[in-house]
Amino acid sequence: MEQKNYKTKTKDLINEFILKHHDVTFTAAEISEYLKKCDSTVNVTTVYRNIDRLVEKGILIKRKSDNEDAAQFQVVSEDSDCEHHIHLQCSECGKLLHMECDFMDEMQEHLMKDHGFFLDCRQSVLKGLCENCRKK
Amino acid sequence: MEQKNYKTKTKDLINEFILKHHDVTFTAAEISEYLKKCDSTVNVTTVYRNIDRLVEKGILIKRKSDNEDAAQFQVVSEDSDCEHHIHLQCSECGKLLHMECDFMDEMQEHLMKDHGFFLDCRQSVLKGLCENCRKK
DNA sequence: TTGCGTGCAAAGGTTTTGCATGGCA
DNA sequence: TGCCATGCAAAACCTTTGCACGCAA
Repeated sequence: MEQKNYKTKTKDLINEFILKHHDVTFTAAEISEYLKKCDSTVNVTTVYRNIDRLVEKGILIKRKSDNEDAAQFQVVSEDSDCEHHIHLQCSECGKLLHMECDFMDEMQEHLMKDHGFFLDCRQSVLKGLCENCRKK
Repeated sequence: MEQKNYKTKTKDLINEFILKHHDVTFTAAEISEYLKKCDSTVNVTTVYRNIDRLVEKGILIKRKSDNEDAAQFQVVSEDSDCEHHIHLQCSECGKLLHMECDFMDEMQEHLMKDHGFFLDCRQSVLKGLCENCRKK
């Protein structure tokens, strides 16, 4: 029951944007701006609809951050297995770090054992300061 | 330069609400409903303004969750030292767990050492399923 | 030709702002 | 009386929806 997927200029440009922003989160408005820069006159509605599709396909993760109204989106790169580790995001520069290490397993085990809590990596982000921003 | 703080009926009722909801997150709309039940006719604007004050004072933390439009608020209880541990929130029932344990220190140390990441507990929440909701 | 993709306008929901009024101290 | 708190209306902002039209296959 797969839906057909037409190829359009807008989709191409959005994919282009995504490739360039794999290590930060971004908003629908930021995609819109990028499209404008590319001399595209796409309507915001279209941007949202494309984003929705990408979220459904599991290519993007949608999140809301505390102090901003707009939803933030993150690319889930296939090779880095983003569903099985949490992410660390710098609240200064927005950069995303993948917590891919043995400690991740320890952590999930601890949460389950000591807190009876089953961690959902897709939804979880730890906020703080990355190395660069801390030095400033 | 402290601002004077007048005592009003609305503030009392909101504090009452907060006391009753120290272990879950809630929205501005929920406070409004509560006030209505108490035969108060407070305007939504007032609710927002009171919440803002409480957030500024550090009594509440503001958060946004992914699938809801409205912001969620959480009480920071003074005795449980919420600034020094992260919180676990069940995405089913909204219940909050405080991660107050030795593992918390380990975690912060690991993040700093292996990822150069300085964790900000106020902004960080781990999402998942609590024991009760997992059993369903 | 089929039916997905898009534009446009309008609406929905949450939150903020400005201004005048009300009420605590 | 002085100043904070509130009500009301309007606006801002992000996002969704409906409908008609455009365009890929």
